[in-house]
Amino acid sequence: MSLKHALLGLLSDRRASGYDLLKTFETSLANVWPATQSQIYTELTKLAGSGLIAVAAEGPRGRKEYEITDEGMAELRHWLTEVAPQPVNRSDVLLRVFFLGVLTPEQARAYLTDLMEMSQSGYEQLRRLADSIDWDEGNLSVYGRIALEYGLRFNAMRREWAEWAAGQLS
Amino acid sequence: MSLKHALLGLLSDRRASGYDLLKTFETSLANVWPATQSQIYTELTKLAGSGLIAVAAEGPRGRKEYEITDEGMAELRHWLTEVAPQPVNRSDVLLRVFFLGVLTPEQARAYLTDLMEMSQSGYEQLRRLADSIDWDEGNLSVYGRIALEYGLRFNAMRREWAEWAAGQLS
DNA sequence: TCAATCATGTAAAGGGTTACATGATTAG
DNA sequence: CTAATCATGTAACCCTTTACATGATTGA
Repeated sequence: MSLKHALLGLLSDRRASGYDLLKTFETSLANVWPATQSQIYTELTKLAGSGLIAVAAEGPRGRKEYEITDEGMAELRHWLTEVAPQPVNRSDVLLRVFFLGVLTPEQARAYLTDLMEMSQSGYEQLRRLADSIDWDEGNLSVYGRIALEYGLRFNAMRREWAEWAAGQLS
Repeated sequence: MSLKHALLGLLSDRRASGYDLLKTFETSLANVWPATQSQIYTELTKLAGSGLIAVAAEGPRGRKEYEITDEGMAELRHWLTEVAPQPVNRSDVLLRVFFLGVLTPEQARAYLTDLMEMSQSGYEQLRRLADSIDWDEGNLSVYGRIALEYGLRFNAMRREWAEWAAGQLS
């Protein structure tokens, strides 16, 4: 149910077309809540149908700019304050760890060192992103920076864990 | 596609019925790859149909005990060594952070302190779990302990981050 | 003029959740 | 005998992915 709220959240900041929103999903939300073009357009139509957003303007090439309605803002606030976030997130990466015993120790160690590298480059990529953004004083900046810090800490934690885990296989 | 591999992975350790596997999903895999009863039975039927597992024995109450086939083991190893784990995991918890600006600072801080508590109790729960398990020398133990350590480090990281983030709102 | 980009929409298939449905066996 | 547990299966609905399909506008 969160694609709906991701769209409401983005539209609470500024009006945007499906195309604009798609670009945002490909960049800032890519690591948190990926969504495809197909999914976004379908969901926008549904949201407009239920009155949570509305077409504010039309532009060239059939462009439709959506804005959030009062009802939509109420739904967004309701989700943020009343609906418990689901505590569990599936992790493909971690699931595999349970079954590394079917591989040779060398293969298992290779999996963990690959994870180390993946985490390291994820960290560096976010670090570069952080440096390239000019953080103004807006709310989106404040919370965007907080989310980015999460990503940095997560990657650092995972790198250290993978390093430790590889060391355990001896 | 990973429910399939989770089932193959569990069956690579020992034979089990759908009911047995369901219990395992409710306990050890609950925080990594949750699955419902409905999903498990459906997937087992499909896996048996494609020859990756087979019915090894039948018991009372229609119980069917499955075992992994050679083909299934090959598929499991292929997944572990050749298929890249998907690097992105959707996070409901983090998505909300992007939109905390629509709330009052008090509400936003409340969200973050709730996260701190959630992470803290998650940490303690895993700590208790770690103490209650008798870690024998088997492979599943080795890698189960490594996965559990990940959970501990993840919760610790998230608690510290949420604490830091709450402090940023000033 | 032509390639890149902007812009939207739909269909099919797969995976996950919730709910319904049934019945056998065992322990007290 | 009766409640708890064991045990399986199916249907409907929702969300996600991949693919197909189309066309307008802009910049070089």
